[in-house]
Amino acid sequence: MNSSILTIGHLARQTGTKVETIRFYEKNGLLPEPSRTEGNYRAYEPDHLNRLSFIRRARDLGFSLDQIRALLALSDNRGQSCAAVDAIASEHRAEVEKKITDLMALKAELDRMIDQCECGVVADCRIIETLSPK
Amino acid sequence: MNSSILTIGHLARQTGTKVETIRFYEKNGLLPEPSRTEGNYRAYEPDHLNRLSFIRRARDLGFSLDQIRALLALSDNRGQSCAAVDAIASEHRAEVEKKITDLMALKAELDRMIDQCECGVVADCRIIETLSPK
DNA sequence: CATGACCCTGTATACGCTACAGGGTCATAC
DNA sequence: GTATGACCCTGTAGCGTATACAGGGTCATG
Repeated sequence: MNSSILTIGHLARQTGTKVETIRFYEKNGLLPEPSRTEGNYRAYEPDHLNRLSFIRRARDLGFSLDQIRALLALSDNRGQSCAAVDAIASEHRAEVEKKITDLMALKAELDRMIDQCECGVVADCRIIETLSPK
Repeated sequence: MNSSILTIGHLARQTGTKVETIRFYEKNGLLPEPSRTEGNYRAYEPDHLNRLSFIRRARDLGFSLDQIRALLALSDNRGQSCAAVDAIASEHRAEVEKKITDLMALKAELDRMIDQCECGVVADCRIIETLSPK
């Protein structure tokens, strides 16, 4: 096999992605289908590697696959206004902020519940009591 | 039909749960199978309602179904030490704390990225640039 | 030519539901 | 008595983001 082609394993190692995940991205339209070798192996080009890196970075930042699809489409149209990119990123940031707020409220409730526990028997357990209907 | 029996719809309305979700809890061993009417309707007892309320409260607090199964088992053994309950709740709190920490780090990164955007064209977009491999 | 690393497709699993198809039951109105 | 509509039943498929595995083919190396 030509040693200069990029196999799926190469892409996986270079981006820290599982092979199955790369195939999953292809099936879901995030990564274009590469050409195939005679033995039916996927043969990637450097562009595929760049695109996959982009996807992984965006995933690390918590963007959804839908958002990433949109970001990729935008980054392919380099003359367009970047307002749409900003909108996606800001929308995502707002989601993250909401999650933080919600989780902090949740943690406060858990703190209250757990701090009451005097660790006797279950019958007297404040945690169970808090969960039980009055 | 006997007007005093609790149908699945009653449980649903009284706990703010969808009917399908109640059946899902039953299939997944959180809610015991109730007896049936002649017409094969589920006929619940007040205990079922209490148990479902417990489940919903715990879900609202973010406990997983596995954790809730364990909490229910513990609350059925009222003489046991409540340390196990405390362990589950503390484990969950630690997970929530970790999520908050992770999301705050994420938000900081998003802030940095978005603040750089000068909203020109995509070719100059700092957001796309941040995501792209160098 | 045998071994083992790698690749292929297709399907099942995880979480916690939600939705739907295709049917049965029940209370109420006429 | 029957028509309507609200409610119930089972079983299956779908969401998002992968991960795992079965059962097989390909490739480089000894």
